[in-house]
This record gives sequence, C-alpha cells and structure tokens, in this order.
Amino acid sequence: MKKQGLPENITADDVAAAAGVSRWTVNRAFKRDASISPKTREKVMKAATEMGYLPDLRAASLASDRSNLAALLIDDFANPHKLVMLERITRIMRKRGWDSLLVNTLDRADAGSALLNASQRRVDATILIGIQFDDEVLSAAQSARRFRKLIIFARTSNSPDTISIAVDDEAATTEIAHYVESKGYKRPLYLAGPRTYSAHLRRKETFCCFWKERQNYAPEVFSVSKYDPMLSSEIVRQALCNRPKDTLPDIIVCENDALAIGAIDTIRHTLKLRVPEDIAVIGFDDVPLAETLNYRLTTYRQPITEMAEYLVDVLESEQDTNLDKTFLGQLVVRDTA
Amino acid sequence: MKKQGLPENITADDVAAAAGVSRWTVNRAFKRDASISPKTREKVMKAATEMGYLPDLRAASLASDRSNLAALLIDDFANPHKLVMLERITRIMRKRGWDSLLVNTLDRADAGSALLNASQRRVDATILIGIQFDDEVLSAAQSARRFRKLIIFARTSNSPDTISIAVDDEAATTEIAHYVESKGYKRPLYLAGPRTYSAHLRRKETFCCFWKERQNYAPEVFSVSKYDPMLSSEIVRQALCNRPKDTLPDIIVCENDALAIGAIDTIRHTLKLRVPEDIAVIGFDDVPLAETLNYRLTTYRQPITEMAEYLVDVLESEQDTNLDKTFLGQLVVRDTA
DNA sequence: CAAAAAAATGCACGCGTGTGCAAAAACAGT
DNA sequence: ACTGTTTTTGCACACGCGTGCATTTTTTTG
Repeated sequence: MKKQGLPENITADDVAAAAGVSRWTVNRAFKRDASISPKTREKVMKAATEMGYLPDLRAASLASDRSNLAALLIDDFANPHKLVMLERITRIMRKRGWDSLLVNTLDRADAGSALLNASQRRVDATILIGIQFDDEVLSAAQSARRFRKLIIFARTSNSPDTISIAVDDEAATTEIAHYVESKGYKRPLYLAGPRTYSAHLRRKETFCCFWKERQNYAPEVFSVSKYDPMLSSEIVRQALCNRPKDTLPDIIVCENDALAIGAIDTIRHTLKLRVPEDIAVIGFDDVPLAETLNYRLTTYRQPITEMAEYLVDVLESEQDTNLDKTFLGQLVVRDTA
Repeated sequence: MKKQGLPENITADDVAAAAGVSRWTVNRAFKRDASISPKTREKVMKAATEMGYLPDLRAASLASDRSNLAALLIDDFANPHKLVMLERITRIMRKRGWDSLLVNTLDRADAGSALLNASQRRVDATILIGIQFDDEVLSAAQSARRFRKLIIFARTSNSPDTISIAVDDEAATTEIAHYVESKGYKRPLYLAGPRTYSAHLRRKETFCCFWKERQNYAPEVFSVSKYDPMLSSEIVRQALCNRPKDTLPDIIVCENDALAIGAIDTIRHTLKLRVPEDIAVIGFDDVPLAETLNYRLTTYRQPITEMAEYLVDVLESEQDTNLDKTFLGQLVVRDTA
C-alpha cells in the first residue's frame, strides 16, 4: 500500500523545511492556544496539508506524558445496555478529544491482565464498565501503580483509590418501589443479577428493605448469574413454571432490562400468561429494545449522556480525590407495569 | 493517586540497575524469542516484577514502527449485530496480542476525520465495521497515506487499496432464496437496508435476480434508511397497514436481523397477524435476540469467529495484496419461516 | 522615534524503547 | 589448553515530539 515517490514518514521536520520555519513552529501550529502568529500558522498548515502531515501522537504522548487516551474495560457483552454505554461514552469522549482503547475482558481471572495491558499503553485513565472487577483486581491494579485514574462507571465502589460514576441506586429503586406499591401490587418478585464485591449495585437490598419496612414481609428473590435475557428466561421458567396460579407473583421487579426482557418472554411464551394483566414487569436502564412495540417496558432511565459528560470532566480534572458522583434518572412508564 | 516513596516512572534502566545488567538485556527479557539466557531472563523478570515494571508500548511503537494496535471504526450502534462483531473481534485480537482503538464515527461527514484520528495514533491497521464509508472517504484515507492496512469487515468492497473480509453474500442469499422457494412462498417482500457505495452488500440484488429468473417476476422491495428495529417497524407499517389481506406478502426477507425483528413486531402488534402463519420472516446475522423465545427467528449465521481469526491473520500478514476473503455461513431454521 | 513591553520563534535536552552490529562470554571438539 | 563456533550481552543511534528558556521580532507607549 506504499505510494511510490512519496516519503514514507512525513515528520514535522519535513513540513518545517517546506514552510521555511523551525520544527517547533510546525508543532506549535497544531497546538491550540500555542504562542504563534496567525499567518505563520496558516503557512505551516498549508504546507502540512499538502504533504499530508499530522503529528504523531505516540511521540507527543511520550514527550508530554499525557496521551488523551483512556482504556475502556468491558466484560459483559450480553447485556444490551453495555452497547448503549459504549456508544455514548466513545461518542462524547471523541467529541471532546479523547480516544478510547477498548479492552474486552474475557473473565474474572483475565481482568487483572487486561488492566496491565492498558497500563502498558500508558493511558491517562482506565474506565471499568463491567461486573467482574473485585477487590483483588482493584488492589492489584493499584499496586501496579501506573494508573493515573481508575474510574468505575455505572456502579458504585467504596474503594478510596477509585472514582465511581453511577446513578443513585437507592433513590432510583425507592422510586420504583413507591410506584410498585402505589399500583397496588402485592406479591413482587425481585429478579437480581450476579452479586459482586467491590463494585456493586444497591438495588436488590434497597427494594427488599423498602418492602419489608412498608409491607411487613420480604419479597421473593431470584438471582441470575449473568445479565443475559436467555439466562433470565430460563431462571424465571424454573422459578415459576410449576406453581399454582395464585402463588405466582403479580409483578417481577428486575435489576435491569436484560433480565426483564427474558422474564417477559418466559411469561408470554412459556407460561402463556399476559403482561401486565397476569404478571407485570419492571426493568432498569431503558435499553432501545424497551421502547419497541413488542416490549413497551416500564423501566428506569439512567442519564447516560450526562454521566458520560461528567466522565470526561473527570478525565480532564486535575484533582484526584472526591470525584465520585451519583446521578438521578427517571422512571419511564410504558405498558408492562 | 501517586504512591509516596515510589518512583513515578520505572523504566528499563531502573530494572537494569537493580538486576545488574544493561538496559537492552532488560528489554530482551520481555521479548519473545529474543536472544537471552534463561537465567538472565529470570533474574531480570524477578527484579521487574518487584519494581512493577512493564515496558512502555508507546516508546516501543515509536522505535519499532509497529504498534500492535488496530483502530476499529463503527458508526451503527443501533444494529445489535455490531455488538456481536465488536465482542468477537476485540476478544480474538486481544487473545492474539492486539489492542483495539475504538472510534465511534458520528456520521458520514465524520468518517474521514475519524480515520485521520486513528492515523495519528499510527495504528498498524484500520478496520471499518460500518456502513457510512463511501468512495470519498476511502480515497481521502488513501491519499492521507499513513494507513498500513485498511480492512473492511463484514462488507465487500472493490477498492484495490482495501482488504475486505465478509460472508459470500451471493451464496448466502441464494441459499435463502432456495429455501424460500422450496417452502412454497409466492409473494416475497424484500426489506433492504441503506444503500451504500464503495462497501456494500449484494443481498437485495442477488435475491431479486434469483426470483425474477426462477419465478418470472420481481419481488416487491422496501428500504429502511438505518439498521434499526424501530425504524424497520415503522417502514413495514407504512408499507402494509392499509392493504387488503390478499395483497400482503406471505414472507418478508430481511437484509438483516435488526430489520427482521422490527418487521415481526409490526406484524404481530400493529397488523395483529401471526408469524409465520400469516406472514413469515427471515433474517440475516443470527443475533443473540434471534434465538430468544420471543422471536425464534429463521436467519443466516455469519461465521464471525472464523472471520475475526482471519482478520488477525491479515493484521499479522506481511503481504499487502490479495488478502480479500469471503466466508460461508449457515442457514439457521427456527420458527419464523 | 526610541525605549519598553509583548509576542513569536528557535533550540538543547529529554521521553523510553528497538535495531543492527560489535564485543564478550560460554561452549564444543581435539 | 587451544582454537573455532555459537550464544549472550553491550552500545551508538534513531524514532518524533514537548518543555522551558533564550533569542529575535513585532507592537505599544510616552
């Protein structure tokens, strides 16, 4: 693919020679708020464009020790909400001049190595958008130092070395619980996802506490080991298929939409019951599928855009403590509850 | 987050001093098949581990002109199949030692700038997994040179400067068409996606030619401007909602699963008809949702894993011509056709 | 119009590693 | 022990740009 007659690598020196200035002036032309006169910059840019020159970000990063690059670690691709977060985060990062290194963490054992992988590229920050990051991994990460910032997105963590950006699970779940109560549901079933350690959600706990306190009994709880609609379908089937009708829950409150979608499928196609008339369902996240004709899912929307903007604020921030932040989302009432 | 008392940046020099060897020996220890004695390597690695040293990949890339990094450009996050490709590609790349730079291309106008963005990081290859890459962008990319390899994934292109890795659309669509014919469908409707230029699919054309040749009439065709289930639902509704029953298609053949899912939703929930009894549906891709209880979609599965493995072969290949390759997938018959 | 202030430009040095070759060390065979 | 061979190690130089400061040019001001 090498074009003949064209130099293999155009550097700032080449452009400098062509424009009749020094190399440093060339690089200044490419740097915002650099001290350079408008007409020199124009002259340089003209030469650069003709020669197809663009600064080498590796060298820039090496020299300045800032890369404008952040690693995104993800491990849970079955959850459609991940796609939404990924899209929003990469879009907003790019809009604000940040590139993203995507690292697909294979499993829990792999998380540590993924972290080191990112650190070798000397990224300015590492963003965790997954579930399999437990204490060991986090402490290993810290002991390896080389991590400027370790950000946990859409999940809260108590680790002091970590910055957590997430919705306020307690507020959100309380709002959901109030809604469930106000609609007169009496036998809620809580469908929880995998339980994690360092970085977790406080949804199940909040819902159950709320219900026990207000209604004087604990809701039934089932747990799915992965945020995967098909797995959720299977767990709900096992939980409900042989039960007499009057012992069935009247609503399934799900930790997120992936679980809710699986639950709805089972209710409709395996149990042959109606949603919401026989069993209502409520989700969390508001994934694109939740809005489709088929699901029309009642769910809680996280303000992902706002969270992603704040994420970039954090990337660009100089301070390194007290950056945790929680957000409020909004209950989206559709047809399933 | 700086740990006190620890040096800010541990370099190979530090490790060399600690291990009593030269810097070059330290770096050799980290390089496979480098000429180094086992016990020296062990000694170096021990010191390196204690000090938390890992080679700086930016500097390595700068010096060697190889980054083991490839850019992934994506623009179409509404299509669930993108998530599958992304997952598979990043997983296999990582397994084989490659990192990925994810670039979210905002729109067609942005594609060129995204390409330049990637080139500034001096990636070894740029992989296009989107639709909005037309001739202009590709030629701009080439004229900017700095692109070692430009790979178009899951789409074919005739550009000589490009490497295309895709399923054999003609073979796949022919298999689908044979299936449709053999099942006795008589009024197929082809639901196509957005039409593109340089990088395209040959599905619609193949299906229509096949049908015209064998049945002597052209199937009806509708086109959706984005691979988005909700948009597909809307187009199908407009196309079919006021039609007398006997003029409705008996099968909708969709360019991919995103469209098929939207079509099914409309058939069931808006037209109040049954799938496949009233209208059958067939998709393409075999996204995870296709397998769920709710859809049980008949579709064509692309061998993404195999394609991703080949992609890495291409990344590692020295030659730079004749690397295009097409793959055969498999028809997955479920309940919708 | 000269002097002072401000803006623009040039430069030595450093960032951390790879390459190819030369020097040194280890090993083999007699 | 001695030579020839192979393995291992060290090193000068290069990769392309940023930083901080010194120098030059331009602008401002009395």
